[in-house]
Amino acid sequence: MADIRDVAQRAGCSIATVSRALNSPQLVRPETLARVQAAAAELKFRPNALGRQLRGERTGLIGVMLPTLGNPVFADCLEGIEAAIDGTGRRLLLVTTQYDPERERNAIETLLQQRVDGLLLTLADAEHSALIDDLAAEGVACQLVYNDAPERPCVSVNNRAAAAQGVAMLIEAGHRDIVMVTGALHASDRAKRRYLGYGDAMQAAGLTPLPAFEIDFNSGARGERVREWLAQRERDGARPTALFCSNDLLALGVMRALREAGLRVPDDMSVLGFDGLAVGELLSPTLATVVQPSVDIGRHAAQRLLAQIEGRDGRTGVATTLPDASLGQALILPHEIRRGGTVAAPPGKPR
Amino acid sequence: MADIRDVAQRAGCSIATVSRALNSPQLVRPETLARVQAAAAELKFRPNALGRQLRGERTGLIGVMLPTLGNPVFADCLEGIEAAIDGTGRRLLLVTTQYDPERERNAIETLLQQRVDGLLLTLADAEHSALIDDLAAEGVACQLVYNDAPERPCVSVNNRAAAAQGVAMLIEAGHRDIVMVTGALHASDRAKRRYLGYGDAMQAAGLTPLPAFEIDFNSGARGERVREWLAQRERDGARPTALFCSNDLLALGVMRALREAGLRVPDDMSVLGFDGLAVGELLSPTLATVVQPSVDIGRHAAQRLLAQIEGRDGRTGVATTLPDASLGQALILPHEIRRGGTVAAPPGKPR
DNA sequence: TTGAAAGCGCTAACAT
DNA sequence: ATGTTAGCGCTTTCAA
Repeated sequence: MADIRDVAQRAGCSIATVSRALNSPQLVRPETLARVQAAAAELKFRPNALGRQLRGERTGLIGVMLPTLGNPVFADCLEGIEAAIDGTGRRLLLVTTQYDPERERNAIETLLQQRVDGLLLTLADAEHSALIDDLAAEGVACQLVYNDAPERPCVSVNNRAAAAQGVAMLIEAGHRDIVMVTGALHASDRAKRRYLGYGDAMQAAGLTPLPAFEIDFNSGARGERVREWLAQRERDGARPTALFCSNDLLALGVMRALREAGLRVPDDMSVLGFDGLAVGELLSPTLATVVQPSVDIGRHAAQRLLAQIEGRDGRTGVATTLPDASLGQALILPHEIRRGGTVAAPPGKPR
Repeated sequence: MADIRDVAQRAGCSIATVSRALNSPQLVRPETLARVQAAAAELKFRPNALGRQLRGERTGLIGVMLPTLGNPVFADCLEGIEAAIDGTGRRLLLVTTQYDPERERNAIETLLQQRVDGLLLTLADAEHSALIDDLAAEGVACQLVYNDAPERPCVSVNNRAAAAQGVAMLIEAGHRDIVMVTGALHASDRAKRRYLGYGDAMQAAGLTPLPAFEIDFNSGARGERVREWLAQRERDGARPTALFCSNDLLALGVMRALREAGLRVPDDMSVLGFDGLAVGELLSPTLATVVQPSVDIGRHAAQRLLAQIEGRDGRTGVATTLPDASLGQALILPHEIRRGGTVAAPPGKPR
């Protein structure tokens, strides 16, 4: 593989001139420039980014860490990130963590060793994580994505208010026995906030919030769990009339389990999701859900990160222009309630 | 940020010893090792991967180029890739191209400049692309993903046979008027092969293949297009009874358009997809589709790439162990037909 | 406008 | 077991 020296020799100039020709063509005489370009082309010269990055003060690399791409909500977000960095000459280093805190630590460390200019992270639980404080202390440019941590640099929706609004819609449809279904509650700051929002809405309507029904997210036998739970509730004579699922993927799985258990949605049971996956609109009945603007969340997070990076010295990480204080705080994007066919009046109480 | 020299000084040894302590601990006296580790910890030393990569013969970076993550089929594949490299200490550099051939060129060049050890690519059209030959000529380790190019290093299903089998199922259900719906046919080698398979199945049954109905993939107004087309067909008295969609995402969009046009699936029209997206099983009716093992495609492609990389000298790219010839050829994974509620007997001809 | 030279942080001979 | 040293390929003063 030809290096800059080979090009210099062939063009009859020094390596400094080649470097200039490539990076600041206006600094070099047109004639020389042409010779360098010709030489580079003939030798199929491909600049080694590692050399440049080692020498320079920035790598142009952005580290992205997400729990999984199996949930389209994260894939969508990543599309937004891609869109935001498109044309900036930056590249993405991607890692997924499967919601595993240890993998989170390792992944971040790896990304930092590669000298990424900044980090875009979705943590399983940003509240119980010292990671972010460490990063801030080290002066690493970083934005949280989806995590809903008011005092931190993050981009999200107001999960609590959004959930409350969704549940209020269920109540308005006539439901009083509403249960929230979620993955492990302790493992996700978003799920926790959504549960708080559920509680808010129930109490505002004078109803008693019920314990959440937690399902292991990684278990293959989710359908089985749901059916057991339903049977149990049935025996207790306490079957709810509506389920609020902490995310759309879960809602889809739950709906399938309901179907397998012989329950119809929405006739026997209403279902509300959270996320706003595009696929929800293609179902029939369409999935009622709390929509978060996933692509925009990704896009904004990336834009904020870029602003953060560009507002500081690349080598030292020290702010060079006065930092936009808002970049260190949460950016809350608007959510939306999508009404859908999976929510109707409870059985026996048509409105 | 502390560098290896700082650690050496603090540990009272040379930088070479520090390097050894980090990379080959067994070469260094336990006592020294401890001193180095202590020094590294105290200084919060974070090895600079760029230095190592510049010096070494491999970067541990894998370049991944996919058309989009908006289609879960690629997100799934990426999960498989992640799974395969997990634990190998390698990282992914990810780029999406939106099926744009120019972006494909640029992306590959960028990845190569970063000195990735190998490339995992899904090209819009691998047949009309000289890129792969160029890469092969340069000795770049590379595997195509999903592209179905018999003579090339790729991992895919037999798109033609798979499509034929799917269409045969439609025919078996009693359909004779079957149209294939697809994105721009010329832009995708997969769509082309699936169309060939469609033709095979039609002819095998003594039916005349019809021209494909091509819809612009990037258009927001797909539903509109579908309705227009249906109306036109209606006027001509040539409305098909079944649609074979070249991928599941398209099938979902088409089904929505059908619903909006007042047609019921499968009563008025049967629909068959291709991909086997998990979400298809959650719909009701469930989506009948030709399933490709997306995660496995990603996983196998990554494994083959790693084998390719490890079987050659990192610096020169020259084979050092005798290269497994099969890595240069297509690996065809088995597909599967998933029967689903979207396919039934044509109207008026119940079986 | 161009060149010489000093590194960026690390690894791997080679020497001790 | 450890140290010395020569780069990996590039950018960027500083001088000419």
